[in-house]
Amino acid sequence: MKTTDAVTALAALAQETRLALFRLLVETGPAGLAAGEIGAQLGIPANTLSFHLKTLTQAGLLAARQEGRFIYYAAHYAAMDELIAFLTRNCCNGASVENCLPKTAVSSTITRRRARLPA
Amino acid sequence: MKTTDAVTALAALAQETRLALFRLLVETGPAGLAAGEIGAQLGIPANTLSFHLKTLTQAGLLAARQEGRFIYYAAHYAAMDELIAFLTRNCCNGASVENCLPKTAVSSTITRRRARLPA
DNA sequence: TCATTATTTCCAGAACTTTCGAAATGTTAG
DNA sequence: CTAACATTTCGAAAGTTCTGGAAATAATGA
Repeated sequence: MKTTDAVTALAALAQETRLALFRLLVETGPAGLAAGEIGAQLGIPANTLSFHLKTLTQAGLLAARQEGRFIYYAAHYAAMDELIAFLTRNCCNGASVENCLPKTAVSSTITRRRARLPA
Repeated sequence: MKTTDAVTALAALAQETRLALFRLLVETGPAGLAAGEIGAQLGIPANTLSFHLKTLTQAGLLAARQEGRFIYYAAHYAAMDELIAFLTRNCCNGASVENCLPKTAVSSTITRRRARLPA
């Protein structure tokens, strides 16, 4: 992942509506939701929603697929994965990684592997 | 972590200079670097650097400590951890978390637990 | 105290982002 | 074909962010 891709992805997530949107789709899973359903769940006007969906899709964080009249959007998990890897790469210079960086991508769902952090 | 905190943290990271800054400090470890050293390594004018350090610090991603005339900045690992947890929370509705979400926070440094992703 | 170095604050202009109304496009059913 | 629905594009106004010059603050050593 290049720096500019990471900046684009982070910028896409750095907006309240889009973050809510993305997290909804992360929870929903690979099947995704139709644009209209998303708008209904989050109470966003269609044109505004479309703008935000486009932003997230162009950033590589969502995948869109058409099904009849509906367009389903789903989280692109691999992209989220890469972004997290990018942020945490070479943590603490590779030294003592075991107690430096979080086993965290999943720390909220898998609690048994909770992290020990410096600072 | 509240949504607005996550948005603030993501916005802080969504800028090329600040992302480079943050990643440098993530690599450096808990000892951190003096502002001037950071500026020298990345080639950023002092006032601009100060602006970006403030943004990251206010977002909770950096911790500052004074030592003589120098101010050392270090990554706040716990905050990064929380942010990642926030993004990935309830992935795929809790179902089959094991093959859904990445064990990725550390995927670049700890390769043995590589993820199996949907999509 | 004074000079020096380290860092931050203030300011203003340029560039970018978000929002929403209105219009356009695309898909299906009758 | 036409109506109805789903979604996107366009355009303009309001707000926010980034940058760098100049000045301010802060700590140290001579």
